[in-house]
Amino acid sequence: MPATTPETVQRFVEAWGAMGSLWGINRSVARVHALLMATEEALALEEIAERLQISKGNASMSLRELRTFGVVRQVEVPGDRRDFYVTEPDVWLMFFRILKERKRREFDPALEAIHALVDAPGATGAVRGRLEQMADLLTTIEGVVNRFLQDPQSSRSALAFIAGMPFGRKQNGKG
Amino acid sequence: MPATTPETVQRFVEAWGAMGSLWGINRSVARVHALLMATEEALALEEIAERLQISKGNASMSLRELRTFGVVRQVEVPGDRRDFYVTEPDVWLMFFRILKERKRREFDPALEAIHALVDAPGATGAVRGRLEQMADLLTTIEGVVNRFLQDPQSSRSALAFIAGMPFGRKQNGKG
DNA sequence: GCGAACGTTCTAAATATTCTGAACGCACGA
DNA sequence: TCGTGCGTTCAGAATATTTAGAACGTTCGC
Repeated sequence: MPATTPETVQRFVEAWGAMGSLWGINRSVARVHALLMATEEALALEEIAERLQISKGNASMSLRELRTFGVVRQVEVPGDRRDFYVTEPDVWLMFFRILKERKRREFDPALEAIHALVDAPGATGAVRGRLEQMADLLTTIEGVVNRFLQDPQSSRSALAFIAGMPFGRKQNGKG
Repeated sequence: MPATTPETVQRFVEAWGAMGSLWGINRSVARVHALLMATEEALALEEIAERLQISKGNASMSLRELRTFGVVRQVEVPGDRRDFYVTEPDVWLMFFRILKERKRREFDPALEAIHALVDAPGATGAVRGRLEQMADLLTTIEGVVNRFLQDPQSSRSALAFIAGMPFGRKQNGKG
């Protein structure tokens, strides 16, 4: 039995699954991850599939993707032939891994194309200005992300600092 | 005639269109936006559709979405009944608007759900710790984004600072 | 070696998203 | 008032993504 109430877990699983699209992972994968996050003990593939009402095949593929991201780990349970899964304890790690992968697949090619474009002759006037500004923005973002990926600890502090600066800090409307 | 070569524009349009999925806008919308970004003068709907090889209907809907985001503006051309479109000059603005919209639609509900979950009794031990850590991460991100949305100028500087910090700054592999 | 338990892979079905193109309404000039 | 040019909307076609479930290979206990 999980340390949290099934109802609570359920709610979290759905919320996380819904947010998955924000960072580009599919609903099943996000839900499997959420379930493991919210569960104290290791879970077997079949139990995951049952609890989430998804097929074993889907669960298997989702777990593989999560392992690829390095956010889920297989553990052995003595005397049990089945594979059990747990989430890695560091939530930040998960976030970084996924971020890194998306950056590599989607962001980097675009940044490169834009750089090439700005470098190439042809763009002039206002257009050139806009393009340069955009390349500049993307480069800054790339820098922050790289920094984040290489030194999560200090970058996290830096971000927390920005987040907490007095100016413009808006309290969340909830509650 | 555009100030840039058609070839150059074309290349940019495709790169931008491909990256669209990263921030969750569809390919057509991103391509229309890119075309306007890369074009000096205002364009009529039909020309946009022709140049991008998409239907007028699609172009119309894409332009509407871009206007909703506030990144594209309609302009009048005296003596011409058609609507012409130009991009807003501030690239950052565009970025913020889209960011804001996605945050509102996808992030905020999830953050709220997780907060509610951590507040609720039920989560204990390691699970509770993980959940708190996650809520903490999301709250930090929310803070940075809010800050960004409210004061682009200073936030941009702060990010540029983080990006440029000597540690771990990796040169782009291109070239 | 045989059969059962288990995980993985793959095909095809289900679903979601995006796009086209026809229908429509509006505004304008004749 | 009619006809033309224009933009928008929407139903359904095209496409992409996600999922189920059957088929298969492996391991282990007997």
